[in-house]
Amino acid sequence: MLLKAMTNSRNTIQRQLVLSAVRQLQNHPTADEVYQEVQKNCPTISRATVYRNLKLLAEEGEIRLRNISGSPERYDHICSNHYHLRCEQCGKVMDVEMPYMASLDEEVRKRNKYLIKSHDLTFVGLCPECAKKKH
Amino acid sequence: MLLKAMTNSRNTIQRQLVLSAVRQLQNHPTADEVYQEVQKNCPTISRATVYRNLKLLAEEGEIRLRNISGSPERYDHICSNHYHLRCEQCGKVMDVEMPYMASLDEEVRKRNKYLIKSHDLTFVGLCPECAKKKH
DNA sequence: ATTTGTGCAAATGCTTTGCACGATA
DNA sequence: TATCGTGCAAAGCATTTGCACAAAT
Repeated sequence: MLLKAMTNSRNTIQRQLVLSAVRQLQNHPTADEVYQEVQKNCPTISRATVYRNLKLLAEEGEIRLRNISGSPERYDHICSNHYHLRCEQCGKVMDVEMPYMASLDEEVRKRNKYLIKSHDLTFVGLCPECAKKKH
Repeated sequence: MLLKAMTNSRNTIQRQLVLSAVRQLQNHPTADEVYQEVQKNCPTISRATVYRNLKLLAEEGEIRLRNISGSPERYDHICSNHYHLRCEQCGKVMDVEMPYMASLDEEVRKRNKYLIKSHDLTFVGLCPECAKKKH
């Protein structure tokens, strides 16, 4: 059985633009936010290309797909395990400075027959701006 | 300013059927799974009615909307804070027997200016069945 | 009788896909 | 030149909404 090549993907302008947009935006952008950003430099790019490249770059480990509960898919320029904070009003997502609790995965592994891979932890609340508006 | 009535909703057959479907299914059903179940007893019900009643029942506190990361919205007949386990292959969702860590919310409150309400924690892995198939 | 809920169909938001053409290796 | 990627438009899910009719209070 042959080893699959690490990457047989091509280095297109669109792919480079998508990658730098995610790195530049930093804000856990959604696919559409990436599209809006890339469009500034490349007005002819299509959404499909952005979606395809985001997925591909995530599979290659260049960026990371985040499943933030209650939000459309987001892409993170930081690939390590960490937690997030979502404003339930405006949808903004921030990083939480709290170490990843690998012990939780261990604990669940002991009690369940599932092969636990990791966990997603999202804090939900109101950001200062939205909290102010609500009052 | 007058107090809004606690409930001014009507007791329709459809609403009762939606509620009992969620209680009966137990499996954190999606809106569509609830629809399929209710349809057995009431073939004329529409998806829109199921969606509307699920949302309404969740607002009234009869059931709870769960934002399980990586899954469409699900409804839980258990309303208390607890954690979930999702199989990344088949999408099945289970409860995790682990006490809710309210202290995490406290910790994040200290460090951020967000008004933290709660957190969603979802473990991701493979269920025994899917793990077997993969090998 | 009034108000709220239902069913239908259309619309929306997010994401994927088929296909012919264009770019990359 | 062979293959892979792009752009476009259409399709696919999940969910919401407008509207006329029906049911509940």
